[in-house]
Amino acid sequence: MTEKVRTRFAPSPTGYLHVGGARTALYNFLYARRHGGTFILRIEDTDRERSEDRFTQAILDSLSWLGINWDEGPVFQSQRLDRYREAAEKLLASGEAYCDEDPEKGRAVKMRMPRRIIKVPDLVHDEIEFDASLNDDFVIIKSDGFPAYNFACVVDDADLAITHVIRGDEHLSNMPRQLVLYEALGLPAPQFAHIPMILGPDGAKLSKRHGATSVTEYHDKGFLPEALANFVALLGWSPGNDLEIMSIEDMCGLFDLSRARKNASRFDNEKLMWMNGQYLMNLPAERLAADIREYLVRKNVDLAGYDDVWMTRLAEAYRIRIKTLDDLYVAAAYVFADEIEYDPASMKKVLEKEGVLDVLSASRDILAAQDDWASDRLEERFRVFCEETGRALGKVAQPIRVAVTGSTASPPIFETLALLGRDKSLSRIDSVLKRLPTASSPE
RNA sequence: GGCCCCAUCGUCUAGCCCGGUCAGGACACAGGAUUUUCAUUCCUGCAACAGGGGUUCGAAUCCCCUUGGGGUCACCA
Repeated sequence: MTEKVRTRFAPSPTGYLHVGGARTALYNFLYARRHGGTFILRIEDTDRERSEDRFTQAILDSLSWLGINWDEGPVFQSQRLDRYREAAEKLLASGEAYCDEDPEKGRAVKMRMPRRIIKVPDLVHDEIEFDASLNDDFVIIKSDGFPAYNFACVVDDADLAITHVIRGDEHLSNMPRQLVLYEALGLPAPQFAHIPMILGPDGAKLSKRHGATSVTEYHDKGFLPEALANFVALLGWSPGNDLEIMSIEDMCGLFDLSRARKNASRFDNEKLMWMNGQYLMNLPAERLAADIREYLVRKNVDLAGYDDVWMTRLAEAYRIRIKTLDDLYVAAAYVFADEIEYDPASMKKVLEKEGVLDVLSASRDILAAQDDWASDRLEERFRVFCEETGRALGKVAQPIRVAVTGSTASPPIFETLALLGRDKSLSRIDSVLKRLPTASSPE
């Protein structure tokens, strides 16, 4: 018979959700979805010292943000103490576990490790052999009455009827202990799939010194959840063809543990950036506009006076030019600023040039005379101006661009002017005009 | 160090299980085209089977060894 698939993600609330944890959660989620199963969230809060409610909340938030939704739970281990005690009693009674008195730590319950070879079946590694006699007896109930990891994990996975445990390679060495517990408790063991770890760009275990490692940080830096989920999913798995951009829904239909790789992969920020850019380019305009608004508000940008229509235009103007929402925050800062900063190099390259004063003041007059500030009206007018004066559009656009944005790069100039609005555009050109004669006066 | 895992371009990977295509795609990088700037887009290029033994007519693919990388050795999970 084929039992109904049940998977779980079991983080401990001692920190934020790590990108590696996010991938583990995602794989468990995808595997359950793919097989019409159930995905369960369990919080392993048995370390009373380090567990914090705010981390539990942060992990829940990160999972939700990524679109990884759980069907059951969260189940808290701290609320199942009776169950662990009961299971421990059973092992104590059978003699497979015993009480261990430590003068300093107090009384704990330890499990006896048998002296034999233990074969560990694994969906990605096939079968691995461990010599259990190399392991010491291990604690199952700590002296504070809380269960130790391996014990709580086994009892819970059995109670929750988990069928597939998908977790990182770092847990491989726990397998002998866990298998011994399943056997002693008379519980059926689930199937295991140990997936390779995610390393930093330098091949060392991904850690804080590599920069951002938590989902929260990527959120803060303006990455989209779709892109991050898509990216981490591809670290250790691929659908087999050349498909790379996939929504979670797509992956739900494609994910397959038999296609999981065995070797560790490195976290390549460059590719994540590219992928985020791809999502930014293809997001529905309204959704992107909403995301941008949310991001800018989070950055304390005053958005009073900017409606959704305007925000959507901003989104359209910038989506192909940015890799993250933060890029937009930086690139479009001039829009919201009262006083803009002029990049010295841009000033020198464009404004402090022979004849620019004439072009700019002529442009200023044209703009001042324009009532219709729509970008294509502005463009029509300037095309005529260029035609009449025999100038290339670029020669006219660049001085204006630097004058109103402070730099040489921006969306198409007329769209930029339209976004900026008549007042800001004109006053910025005026102020540049005022300081220009001194700057470019003939020596 | 003991035990365990792993090994294709710089990176993510397809191909491996069921040996036989110029070892394919993507990121990055380098050229070029388009373009009012930036970017996008489109071409082109660069670049890998860790090494050594086997097995075989034939090995990236199967086996062994070496080397290299990683994980783990807690009353942390």
